[in-house]
Amino acid sequence: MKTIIPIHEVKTKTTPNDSFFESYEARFKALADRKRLQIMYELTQRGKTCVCDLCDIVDMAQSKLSYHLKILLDANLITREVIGTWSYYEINNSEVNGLLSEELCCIFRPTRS
Amino acid sequence: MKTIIPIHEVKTKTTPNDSFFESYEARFKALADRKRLQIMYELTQRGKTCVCDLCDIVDMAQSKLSYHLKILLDANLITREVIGTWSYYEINNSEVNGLLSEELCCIFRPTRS
DNA sequence: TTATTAAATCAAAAATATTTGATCAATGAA
DNA sequence: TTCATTGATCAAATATTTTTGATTTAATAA
Repeated sequence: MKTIIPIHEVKTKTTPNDSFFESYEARFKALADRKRLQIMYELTQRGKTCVCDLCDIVDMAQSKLSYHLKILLDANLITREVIGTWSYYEINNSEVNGLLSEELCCIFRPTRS
Repeated sequence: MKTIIPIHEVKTKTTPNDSFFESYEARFKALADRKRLQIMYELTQRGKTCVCDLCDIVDMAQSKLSYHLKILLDANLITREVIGTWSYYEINNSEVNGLLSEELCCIFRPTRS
């Protein structure tokens, strides 16, 4: 699986090359799904949340939720913390704020900290 | 006693429904392609540009470019002006600024006007 | 008129992404 | 130990997107 370069390191000094656009493509692809946007929304509202709770909240089969969480995680839009058998996911504030407008604040991105 | 939610708070106090997420899905889908991001970048840099010029600039076959422009147009991220047989495309400033962060200014979104 | 150019659209093929159900690995409890 | 629970991963089936080359439409020039 491809590693996503953190958003603040990706900024261009010269004409962007293909890997520059590729890097943003990965982030926007992760956002380009209504189910993943709903996950982003719930994590924005609730803060750090356990997968088992999220399963009920977004009404999704476990393997399907896991698939979508992985896409958001690989895009660096959320982070994961494992405690015992539980996994907790949380919005990656700096990444999301660096990508989305202030108008989207409280919907998909948290308030600026 | 029922509490009336002030209109400017309705957006965040009400749980978004599927069509809300669907609407953002469409925008992010349009951005979720490196070729379309390159088109956005070039339009941001150059301003209103003719399809025939864009074809050379992004080095893309005409029908392919037309396909990608339609996706951006349908997502309301760019606008079109037809003059004779030429089509000129331009960034839709307000839409893009309402969606993307200020950090992306000058890359995919124009400076705030 | 005919020829040329710009650009949208179409249909088929190819490439990607998503869903589904099953399985697996790890943790903790009985 | 055995059992139950959490959640990641796998492979196959579906579904969706993208690419390609051909065709079409419209405008203009010869």
